[in-house]
Amino acid sequence: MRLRQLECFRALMLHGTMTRAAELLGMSQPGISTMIAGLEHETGLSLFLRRGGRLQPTPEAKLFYVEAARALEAVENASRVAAEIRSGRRGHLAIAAYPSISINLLPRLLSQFARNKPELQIKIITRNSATVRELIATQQFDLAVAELPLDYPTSHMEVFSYDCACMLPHGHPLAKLKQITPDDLDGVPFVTLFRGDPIYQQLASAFSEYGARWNVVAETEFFSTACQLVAEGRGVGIVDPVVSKPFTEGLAIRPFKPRIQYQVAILSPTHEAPSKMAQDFAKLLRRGLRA
Amino acid sequence: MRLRQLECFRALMLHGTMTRAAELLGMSQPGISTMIAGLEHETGLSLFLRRGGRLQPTPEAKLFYVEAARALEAVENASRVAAEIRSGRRGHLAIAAYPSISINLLPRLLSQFARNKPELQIKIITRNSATVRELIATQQFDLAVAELPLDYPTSHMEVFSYDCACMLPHGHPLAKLKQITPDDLDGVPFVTLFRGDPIYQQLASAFSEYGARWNVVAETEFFSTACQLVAEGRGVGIVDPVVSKPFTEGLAIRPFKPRIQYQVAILSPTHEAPSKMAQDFAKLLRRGLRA
DNA sequence: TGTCCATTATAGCAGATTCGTATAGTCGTC
DNA sequence: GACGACTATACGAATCTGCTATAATGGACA
Repeated sequence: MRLRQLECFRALMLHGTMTRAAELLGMSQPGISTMIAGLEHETGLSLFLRRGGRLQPTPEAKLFYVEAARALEAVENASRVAAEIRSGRRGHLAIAAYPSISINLLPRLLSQFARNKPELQIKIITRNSATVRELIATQQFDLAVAELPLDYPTSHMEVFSYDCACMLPHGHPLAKLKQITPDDLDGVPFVTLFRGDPIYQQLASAFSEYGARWNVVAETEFFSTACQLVAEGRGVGIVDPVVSKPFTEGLAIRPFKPRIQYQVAILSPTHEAPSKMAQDFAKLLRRGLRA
Repeated sequence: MRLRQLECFRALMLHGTMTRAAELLGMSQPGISTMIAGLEHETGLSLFLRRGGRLQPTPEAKLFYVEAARALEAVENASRVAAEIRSGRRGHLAIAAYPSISINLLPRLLSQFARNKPELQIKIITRNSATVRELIATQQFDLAVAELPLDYPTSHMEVFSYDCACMLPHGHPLAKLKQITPDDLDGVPFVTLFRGDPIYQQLASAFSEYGARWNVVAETEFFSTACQLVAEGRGVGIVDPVVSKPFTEGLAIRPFKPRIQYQVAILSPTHEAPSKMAQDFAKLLRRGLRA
């Protein structure tokens, strides 16, 4: 059964005469005639009665028409979907990310990205960075965003490094300084990430190097929580200047010395070629992490 | 987009290598290769990455595969439906009939007919004979069964005539006779069809011709009701010997003279060619009305 | 490193399919 | 009986299909 036969059959059923069907399909009447003859021969159905040089569809033709039309639509749909995929209007995007990114950065970027993409399916999974790393290894995600260091590095990894800054409640005396060092924070109540976090370790070294007393009054899991506590005056803290930016509204932000490095990476599956969709979104994500 | 391309694509997605896909499709590997190249060119999609002389489906290929497989299935389904139509396993049968036929004859015949026809759709509409005649004129039914005479005859009409017989309650004195005439029924309580019915008119003439008194004690719409009343001893009556046979269990049936004719017709739409399904069922129906 | 093996890609050719033009056949209408 | 509208058939050119032969690629392994 050939597609052209079905097309001719549909046009003929819809327009009654071969002459007219031929016009609409942009072909000659004998062309339609032979197509229909072929279809009748191959299906073994008498689709039209020839009465007085005219065609009359048989009941069998009407039954078959339903399926023929459905089949043609399915093929035409496949064709349309191909065009959608090619132009990037259709696809899916499965992203695994750790909470700060997932809550703050992704919704904004994705809603921007999804404009003009009516058939885009988005999936976001939020896990801590270690789990994100495992998920990307299972190849079930197109992209992942995790904090460094990872237990073992992935081959497709794009790293973004930030120098953390000191955050202070608005009107805090130290806000007058242009740059803040551990000496300035000697004994000052301090909000930090948990003990296991690289940030914690870097801070501990920094204070000990400067011989200053690090007065930790709170440990939190995320920067966002730390920001909240600082805003409420529990102490000062340290924060990355890009990803956590939305949480630092109304806080004073000052450069911190020595450098406390915070690293984030975009991860891609290794064994799988990235989809065009994923590549396009990765560009946007890169910009978002750079800004 | 050609069907063969989609078939090759599906086989390749399912079996990983062109060599294997070619085997399963019964064609050569270069054949698959050119088909896939054509599909990629026409859709504008890179469906496979050529890495190390091997193929790896791209994410786009996976997206497109869903639609391609769906389209192929729809076409294959159309093909299968054509075979079902041809072999008479698929079709529909819309029948309009008057009550006696619809209740008694049709269910038996249809259940027999529907065996081995998994995709047969049956529609029965039960109306009085006048309405049946109108329905068939609207061309919405494949077959109809109505009593004669009709207001105006249809061109496609097959008539079955029956000589009505006298029915008597079991053990009725007249049951000893081989044949019954109006003389035998002079003054005997009689159950008949309604005054408007041709049977009524024929009976009235018969009694008047024989100079016998016709003692009508009940008028009914259907033979079945009349049979019921006779069985309960309300009187004797008259019945057609074929269509109403199932209602005369336990009654004595004797030939009646003069002839009271009861006529039934199978009607077909005039402007529409009958479907093979309708023709096949008409054969069965003919046998049922003749027996 | 070189050979073997499995795979895909390309070229060239024969046959099938498609589709146009030309033309004949059929039927209803005027 | 001519005309008009339609369908069917014949035939040829262009295209498509799918084969064989062969090249190219890269991994495995000695």
